Parts: sequence; structure tokens; C-alpha cells
Amino acid sequence: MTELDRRRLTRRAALLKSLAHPSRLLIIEMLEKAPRCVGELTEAVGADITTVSKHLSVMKRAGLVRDEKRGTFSEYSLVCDCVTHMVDCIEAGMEARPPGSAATAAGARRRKSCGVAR
Amino acid sequence: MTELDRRRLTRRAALLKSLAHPSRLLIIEMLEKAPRCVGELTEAVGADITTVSKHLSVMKRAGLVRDEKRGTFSEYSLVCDCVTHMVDCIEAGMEARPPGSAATAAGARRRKSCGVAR
DNA sequence: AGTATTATTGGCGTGACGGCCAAGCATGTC
DNA sequence: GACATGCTTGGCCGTCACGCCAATAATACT
Repeated sequence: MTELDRRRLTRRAALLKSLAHPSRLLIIEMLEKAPRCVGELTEAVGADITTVSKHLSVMKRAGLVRDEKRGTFSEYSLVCDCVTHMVDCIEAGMEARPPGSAATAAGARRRKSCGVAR
Repeated sequence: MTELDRRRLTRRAALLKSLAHPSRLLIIEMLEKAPRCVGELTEAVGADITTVSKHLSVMKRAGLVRDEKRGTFSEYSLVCDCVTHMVDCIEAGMEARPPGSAATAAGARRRKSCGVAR
């Protein structure tokens, strides 16, 4: 493995990590529909506003979202629709691999194609 | 947010989490090409074999890979090509979002102001 | 049986993450 | 200026993930 590979994989992993949290996924889904301010997202997530603010901070650093100040509000939005696409792909992967079949040989056995358009 | 949503997002997040590690991504990429035993993967990753074994265990529980015993060997392979597809999508997302461009005008188009009825 | 090879599991230290509280900053309003 | 609103930051703490070591399977070979 080259040093370049290591760097590339590390970046990828960091991106995935910044997505790998239920609250963050919910936030992403909301931002797919429209930009939102922290308060709205907080209400939807149902956590402390400081927690949500930190989630947003992490996702911003990861380049997933951006913020724009509007008076006392911070309006967050997706940086690009690639995120939507990305999460859709993941969803597709999960649909094709129904829950419960994960550890069973039955579900895994002859599954060559999962019906995901490619 | 419904209870069902919570469950779905949690599952998604768990899947992403099981991918969000450089070594695991490398393993996935290797398994895309061919099934491998733990020793081969270990050599490529460059970590202790026990560490790699645990990574594989996690990914197996997540339903990403499966193993088949061959004598003293454990041959690991991808459960389905969806994984490949999934990671490709992620890669595409990253390509489209070059580092440093985090604040491009890309999302400025369907912007609505905060607090406006929607 | 005895030994070697391959892999898994348990345990532990370390470090990162997620959550809330308290405090601080920035902007808008009176 | 004084206060309210919206958000961010620092700090603390509990929990969890990662990594290696030691020990334990499980199978193959002689």
C-alpha cells in the first residue's frame, strides 16, 4: 500500500465517519429538502442544541454542509447534492441486504447481484 | 421523527460506522478483486493479525463480508457487490467535492430564508 | 501424540466521541 | 445601554473503539 493510498483511504474514512451517526443522517435528510437553521434541526433531532451545533460543526469541517449567517440565525445547507447521491447509494445497498440476513448464511449465500442498478 | 425513522437511521449509521476506517476500506477494496484469507489482508494492512481479525469480525456482523473456512484458513469475501457500488458512490462524492472547495456556491440555488413558511 | 500453522477471543490501556451544562459571542430590539 | 434571541465554545464525564499481547481454538502435517 502506497502512502498515497493510505491518505486516500484515511480521507474516505473520515468522510464516512462524519456521516455515521443517526442524528447527522437525519440532518442530512432534512437539508436535502431545504436549508435549515440550527433551531429547526435541533427540534427534529430532539437533543440539546449544543450537541446539534457540534454535529453541524463536524459535518462542516468534513465539507458536507456549509453555513450562512442571517442575523442571529445560522442557516445550514448541503454543500452539494453529491451527499444526497452518496446516501442514496448507501440506502440502496442496505435495501438489497435486508436486516436479519446479515449474519445468516442463508441471506449471504448466493447473493451475487442485489438488483442495484449499476 | 417516527420510531421507524429512528430505527432506519440507526441502522444506516451502523453500516457507515463499520466502513469508516482506513483499514476496513482497504480490506473492502482487496475483496473487490478476490476473496482473501486473513493473513493476506493482514500483510496488506500492516497491522497485527488480531486487529485485522477483529475488523473482519465487525464487518461480518454488519453484513458486509462473509467467511468460509478452508482448512486452517478463513477465506473472506464481499457479501454482495453492493458494497463495491456503495463505496464507488462515496468516492464519486469525494471527487466532486475537492478539498478546499467546501464553501463553493454549489448549494446556493434553492435557498430559502430561515423562519419562512415552507 | 506432538508440533506447526492459521485464526479467534479476552483483556487492558489509551484515546476519541457524544452528551449536557455553563459561559461567551453576535446580532437584533426596545 | 440594556435585554432578548440564536448559536458556539470550553469543560467535564461516561462510553466506546482501536491496537497489541497473551491465551485459546481448530485444523493440518509427521
